[in-house]
Amino acid sequence: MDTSRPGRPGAPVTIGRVAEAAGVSRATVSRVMNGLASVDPELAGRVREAAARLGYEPSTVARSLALGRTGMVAIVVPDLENPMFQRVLHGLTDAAGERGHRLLVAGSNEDVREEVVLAAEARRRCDGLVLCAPRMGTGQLAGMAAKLAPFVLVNREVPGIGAPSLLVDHAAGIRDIVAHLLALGHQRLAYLAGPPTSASNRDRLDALRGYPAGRFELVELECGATFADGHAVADQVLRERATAIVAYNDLVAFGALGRLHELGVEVPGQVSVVGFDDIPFARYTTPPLTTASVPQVELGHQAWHRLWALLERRTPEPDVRFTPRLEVRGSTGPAPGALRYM
Amino acid sequence: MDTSRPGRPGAPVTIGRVAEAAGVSRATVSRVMNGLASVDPELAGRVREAAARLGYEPSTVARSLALGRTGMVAIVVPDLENPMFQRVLHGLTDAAGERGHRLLVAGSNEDVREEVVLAAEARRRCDGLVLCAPRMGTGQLAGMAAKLAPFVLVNREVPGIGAPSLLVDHAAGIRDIVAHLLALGHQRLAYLAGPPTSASNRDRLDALRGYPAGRFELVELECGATFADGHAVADQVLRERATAIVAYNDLVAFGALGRLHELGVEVPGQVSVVGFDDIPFARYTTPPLTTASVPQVELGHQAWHRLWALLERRTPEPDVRFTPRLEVRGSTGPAPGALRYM
DNA sequence: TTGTACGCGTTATCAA
DNA sequence: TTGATAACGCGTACAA
Repeated sequence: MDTSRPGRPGAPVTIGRVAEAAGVSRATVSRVMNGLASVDPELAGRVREAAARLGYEPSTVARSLALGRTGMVAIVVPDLENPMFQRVLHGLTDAAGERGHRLLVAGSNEDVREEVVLAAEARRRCDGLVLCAPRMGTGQLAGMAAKLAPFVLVNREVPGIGAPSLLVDHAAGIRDIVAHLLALGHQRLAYLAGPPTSASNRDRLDALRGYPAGRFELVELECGATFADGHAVADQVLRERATAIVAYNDLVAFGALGRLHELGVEVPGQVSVVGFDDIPFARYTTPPLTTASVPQVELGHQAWHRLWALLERRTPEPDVRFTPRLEVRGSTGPAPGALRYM
Repeated sequence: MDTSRPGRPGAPVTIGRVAEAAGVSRATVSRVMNGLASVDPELAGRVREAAARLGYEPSTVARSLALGRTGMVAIVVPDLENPMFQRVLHGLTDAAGERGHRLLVAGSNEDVREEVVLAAEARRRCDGLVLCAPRMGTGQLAGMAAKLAPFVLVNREVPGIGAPSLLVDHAAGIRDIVAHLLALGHQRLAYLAGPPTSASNRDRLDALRGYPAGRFELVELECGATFADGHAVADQVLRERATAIVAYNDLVAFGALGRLHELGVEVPGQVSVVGFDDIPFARYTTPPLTTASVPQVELGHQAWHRLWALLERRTPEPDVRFTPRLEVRGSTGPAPGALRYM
């Protein structure tokens, strides 16, 4: 049988052509290229020379098929344009890249059905999955768990499905924010709610509602997760006469900030604004945004770490929960006409 | 020979198991799954039933090997955290997704060597490549062209290598910006230069230098492409007594804006600031940023369109060149103490 | 240490 | 229309 598979001059250079050129078997070429088994130095030299001369590069696809792994991981996010996810992505690519893994990225555009499809398909193309703030229901996620494994969850927790979670203690972040605002004398807080499908939105809302009655008045306003959403809802805040805005995330806070500026409302003179996440822009707005800082790049690093552990040892590591750090900047100040309590 | 490859219960569901279950050959299953050749309706039904019951999903890797294409394209960018690239990425994923293609993304962190490696490796994993503002030299790019093809260039032009370019007319953008500033009476402009390896930075710089002598004084300051770079260089601008800042991009402009605010310098009262790109944040800063608007999402769409044409017909389409649109917002105003000329 | 031969899961060719 | 069989390119027991 023809074991060397020579091929015509123009044909792609395969392992067979290298073997032929070096006068060895394909198995030997494979061994040399992967540096695994011991090979006679002289043969190895010939192989390397031939490979270099021919410009041979092993087919990743063929390797994937033979090895049963692709060297790729996928990340699925609801919104590709959210800087929060971009930083997580950045941390993830860097960490995975060090282990020779590449990244497949998919954005679901906040569409649950698309998310489900993307996650399943991405998983089949990759060795593992990072599901970033998945919007699908818990049941659906649990139902797909077997098909998706191994995978890790960011900003989402579903016990018992064998997927480690990378969490942010939203409640703690909200508590710090509220404490800060109460200390400044604010009595009436407007929460600009994120997407209803967002687990972190529920966390934050629950934390706000969980406060002992009478500490402050809470105005809940449906909003969203983008600039435009925050921009659109700012007028409502004014109508509600809230003196402070707690935004679902920094993007929403920026939108509100921009609208308030258009209306000539002073921040923080008349209204204070707080965001969540601390995306890079937050410190450069005018005024700089007070926000709960989430270690986004670190989240990406840890996501890879957890996924890697799963890929290697198949034994899930425990969840991690990051506590956001309140970054007090210029967008918060004393409530108008209020006594400061501390 | 065993043509059905039954496999044990726990084993992955392959085409062979479906064939076995449906009592047909693997070839028939393949035909049914791909809906290509005509198959007896009854057999097709049996196959579909078996596939559904077993939860069969064709291996993308095996298909890739057999088909010679992966259904993936890669995008390589210098800076994953630049919203400009994120929007291009967004446009690209959406457009490619409609054709059933997924995206591999790689960020070179502004490192040329890494960029070269990433591009080559990404290409071998995918059917095509989008090189976004590649930092590598023209010679190097031309040298790799054969290995990288098919690919398209964004924000970069290298004639004769068979790669279509998606360009932005930076010179036109700069001309509009300068005309705007001159009309406002500015005489001394500071250009905050981007990375030296950036082609678009050279374009912008050339356009500035190309102005007839005497129209204005140009102060060139080395800067970079990020917030931090712009933030750090703002003091220098003041020392140079420029009345207007032309930033390499919006990010740099934001950084400068932030620093000026910290210093109590009024924008645009004392200094005007102009960006480039018009990333989503630009309209929400305080003051909103005057900038040259680049259709980023459209750039991503067109990148896919060009790449797709290459993948299908192998005949490169002509380059496209987008003309930025000057968005005059609040960050520019009359030069201090100057007469307005129009 | 080296080579043979088979498996990875799919599609494509060609007879039947 | 269907099925056997050969690719696709590589890794790897197993034998030599």
